[in-house]
This record gives sequence, C-alpha cells and structure tokens, in this order.
Amino acid sequence: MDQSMRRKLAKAQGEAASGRAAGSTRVERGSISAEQIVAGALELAEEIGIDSLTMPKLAARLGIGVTSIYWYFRSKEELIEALTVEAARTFHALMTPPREVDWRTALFELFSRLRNAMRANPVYCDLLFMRGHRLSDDALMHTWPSTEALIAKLAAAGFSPHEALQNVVTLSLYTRGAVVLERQMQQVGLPADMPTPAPSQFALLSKALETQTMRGISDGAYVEQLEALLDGMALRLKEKQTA
Amino acid sequence: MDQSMRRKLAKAQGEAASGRAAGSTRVERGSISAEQIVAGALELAEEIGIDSLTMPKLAARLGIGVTSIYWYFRSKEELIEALTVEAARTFHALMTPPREVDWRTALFELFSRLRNAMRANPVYCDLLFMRGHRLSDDALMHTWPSTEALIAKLAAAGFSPHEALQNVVTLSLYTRGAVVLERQMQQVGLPADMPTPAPSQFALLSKALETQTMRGISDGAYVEQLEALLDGMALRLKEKQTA
DNA sequence: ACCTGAACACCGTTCAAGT
DNA sequence: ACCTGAACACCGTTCAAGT
Repeated sequence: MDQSMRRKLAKAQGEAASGRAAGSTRVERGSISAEQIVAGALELAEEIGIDSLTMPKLAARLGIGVTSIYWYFRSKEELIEALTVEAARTFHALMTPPREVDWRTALFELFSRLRNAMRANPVYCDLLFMRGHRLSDDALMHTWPSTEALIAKLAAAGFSPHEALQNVVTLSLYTRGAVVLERQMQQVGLPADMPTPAPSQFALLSKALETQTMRGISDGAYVEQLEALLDGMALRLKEKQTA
Repeated sequence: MDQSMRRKLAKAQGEAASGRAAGSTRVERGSISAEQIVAGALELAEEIGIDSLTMPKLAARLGIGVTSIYWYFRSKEELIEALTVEAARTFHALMTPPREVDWRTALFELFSRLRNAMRANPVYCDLLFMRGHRLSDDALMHTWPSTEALIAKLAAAGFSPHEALQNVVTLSLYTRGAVVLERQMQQVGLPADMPTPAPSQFALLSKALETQTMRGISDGAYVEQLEALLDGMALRLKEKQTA
C-alpha cells in the first residue's frame, strides 16, 4: 500500500458506509488499480469477515465510488476469484518441502505449517476451503516442482509414486478437514479444545472424552493424529519391504 | 407434504417470484406450520441450491406471504439453523454401526455410507460441512449410543478408548475433507475424477497422475485411501499387541 | 393467534454521462 | 481510458394492521 492509498483510507475513515467519500472530490485518474482493490478487499475481509464484504463497503474503504470497482472486475464473483488466486499464491509458497530431513519429518512439518497458516488467516481459509473455487491449470502448474520434490523424497524411502501421492492426498484431506472443522467452531464461537460433556452411562465414550473432544480438534489432538497417520504409513512401507 | 400443501404448491407454480400468490386469496389460519416451511425450504434448496434460497422465493413456493415466515422463524438465519438440525438428524440415523462384522468392516461401511449419503444430498452437505453450525448438546446426545457401540467394537479388538475415538475422528476428518473437496469441484463444474494433465518434465508426478488426480478424489481413490488408513490402524494395533 | 402488504435499509449491477 | 451518480431489481426485516 503506497502513500496516496493511505491518505485515501484515512479520509474514508469516519465516512458513511454508503459508497462514496464525503468530500465527493473525484479521485484522479490512474489512482486505482486492480491490485489495490484486491489488497483493500483482503484487508477489509480480515476485519469484518468475507461474508460481510460488500461492494459499497469496499468502495468506502478505498475512498472511491462503488461503480469504479466494476471497471476492474466485471462482478463481485470475479473479484472474489481474484482474492482466491491471491490466497492460493500465498499458501503455495509455504508448501515447499523442507530439505535435509527424512520423509516423515518433511510431511509432518509441511502439513503442520499448512494448518498453522490456515489458522492464522481465516479469510484465506474461507476463500480456499469453505467455498467452491476452480484451481486453474496455471495455479496448479506452480505447485508441480515442490510436489515432485516431495514425491521424490518419498520414493527414495521406498514408496511408489502412486503410494507417495496417495499419502500426500490423505494428509491433505485430513488437515483440510481439521482446519475446516475448527473454522466452523470458531465462526460459531466455540474454542476447538472445548471439552465435550461426558455422558456417564457410556463408559468407554466417557473414558475417551477425558482426553479428547467430539466438537472439534485441539492442537495436541491434531498433532497426535498426524503422527498416528505417519506411523501407519511407515508401517505399511516396512511391511511391503519385508514381504 | 399433505393434500392442501400440494394444492398451494400447484397454485404457486406459474406465479411471479415476488413473494405472494397471484389470486391474493388469504391463506386460512393454521394452514402453515414450521415443519412445512422447513420441508419446503429443503425441497426448494435441492432445486436451486442453498445459496439461491431467499425468503421471497420460499414464500412463493409455499403460496404464502413473505412475512408469514417470520411468525415461525425470527430470521433467515434461524430458518437455516432449523434446516441444519433436520439434516443432522437424517445423517445421524445412518451412523448406526453394522453388527456382526469386525471393527474394520464396520468402519469401512460406516464411512462409505456417510460419504455416499453426503454425495447424494448436496444440500445437506452444504448445511453440515460448508458452513459453521453449532452442534447442540441435544443433537450430540443422540449420537452417544451408536458412538459407544462403535468404540466398544474397537475396544474389543484391542484398541484403548482413546485410540478408538482417535481413529474414528481421523476417518471422519478424512471423509469430510473428501466430501467437501468433491462438492467444491461439483459447484465449479468439474467431475471429481477428472484427470490432471501430466507435466512431462516431472517424471514421478506424471507417473502418479496416471492413476490419480490432484483436483479432487474419485470414487476408487476414496475407497483405496480408506483401506490404506484402516491398514495403518490395523498395523499399529498389531505392533502394540506384540510389543 | 395467525397471516398480511407497505415500507425501509441495503445490496449487486447497468448505463449514460462526466473528465 | 478511467471514474462517477442515478436508477433498477432484488433481498432481509420491521411494523402496523387485518382476520
């Protein structure tokens, strides 16, 4: 965000949310860009939530007229798509597998990192996981080198390419599920590690709920289950190799 | 849906979507109920999608005035919550673990069943997985008996209650992730088993993509991965028992 | 008690018109 | 080329008023 942008934001502060700056001074030409609109939208979404983001509010925040946005994006849908692409790019940068560690550690770190990033950026989580979005061939292409490197690491340990990708997908879906569930609980105002009240007449369930919850998944539980999944993968690998 | 309901629906057919029946004959008292509104909303959502469901459209479908809905539900939010409770009830009924089979088969069948049900009812999927919703203590309570039975089956095989619940949660999250991903692809118009174009310069990835996809998860892939997860659980159990 | 239309604030989008 | 307000169709919700 540059200087002139900041000025506009400051000016827009106390103004009515009804779409336009108060002074009604027309903004000079070339002072808006698609990038600024995207940046402003992501900022505003962080504050008020992606579902509350509207075109008038965004325009007010940027200090421009509502309809000006439509010169850069044909529709709100198209704007949201641009936000999603931006979110995808940010996250993809995190998915470079760590070098100099074994496959197990690499997978553990990779998905922990992904989960932490998602938890730190609820808006990105909403954009990428909570709504449909087309993963363009172009965006997908950028993930190939790091995915190839990851599969290579697993292949070196003895997994076939098929098994390697399968394991990666499994961990992806598990992490995805955990992140989305936590996000849902958060949207509704419940902490992820809130204990589930124990139903005393169900002995085994009560016992299990002493250390776990059914309403979400805590930090410790995610890690423990991730380790369990990796254990399973390691064991299947060992069994295949000794067979 | 009873006879008088059908009549109203028929009447509402060709009418403007602007909220009220054309004849403007006032509906007699006691002819609307919360249950009918919920049923009509679910029906309409199935046709046009949950995101396109609006109060005026629902009213037109039911042949009543828009504002009448507000006598039964304080807000659209409250109505959606009622739809969610209904969806939860339907799905819970599916989660009774099969008897007379071993733990592995039971888990396999249970989650396959859950997945198939979700795939057959996109609206329920949207309500339960794609948006935040509070799982009320009341709703949760109804799941206790079947969960206890499931944990008992796993415990009989040698798992601790903690391990048993952990495995169930893992499979839940995995299935959840798979269902949500497929739903997203569907919303965007892509089949789940669409092959990802193979990037020839990445040898291992290309090899893996001959039998898999990165854009979703096919029927066969879901089952194969589910089996792999169960394999891992079985192996960890065996190792624990021989140690 | 139950159902209703008029009215309001807000939203996404189009369009003709400014610079 | 870029930015704008007026205008429109639609939405969720309130409220005073019917029966």
